[in-house]
Amino acid sequence: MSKSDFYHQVYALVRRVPHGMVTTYGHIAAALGLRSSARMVGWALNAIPVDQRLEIPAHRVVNRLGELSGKMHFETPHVMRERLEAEGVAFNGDCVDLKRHLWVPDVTSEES
DNA sequence: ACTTTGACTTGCA
DNA sequence: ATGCAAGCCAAAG
Repeated sequence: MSKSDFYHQVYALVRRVPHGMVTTYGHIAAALGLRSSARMVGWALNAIPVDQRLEIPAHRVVNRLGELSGKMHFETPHVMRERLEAEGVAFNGDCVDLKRHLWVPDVTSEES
């Protein structure tokens, strides 16, 4: 495994997000053991390979407020929201209804 | 090799 | 409730 496997873990995890669901950077980081380093998740998504970019539903990754913080990094700032809406995600103003669509990654090997 | 910034989060004032 | 600062790890300059 390469040292940058952290990126691969992020990609794999985001790819696991069910259709019509969203997750937060904090939860992803926590699932990877970097519970306090949500920035790395964002950085990893920024470094998503072009081939993976189409596979990884980065539009399902939002900040802890359910806000589409990364929308500006997309091809267009609106594509992110439109994609989520197309998947049946309920929006509350500019934020996703985390109460309904917040998905938490399955932590198989959880540690204290 | 050191400094700055980054798709974030939490805490204190 | 709103605003500012610190913490976090990694990559680019």
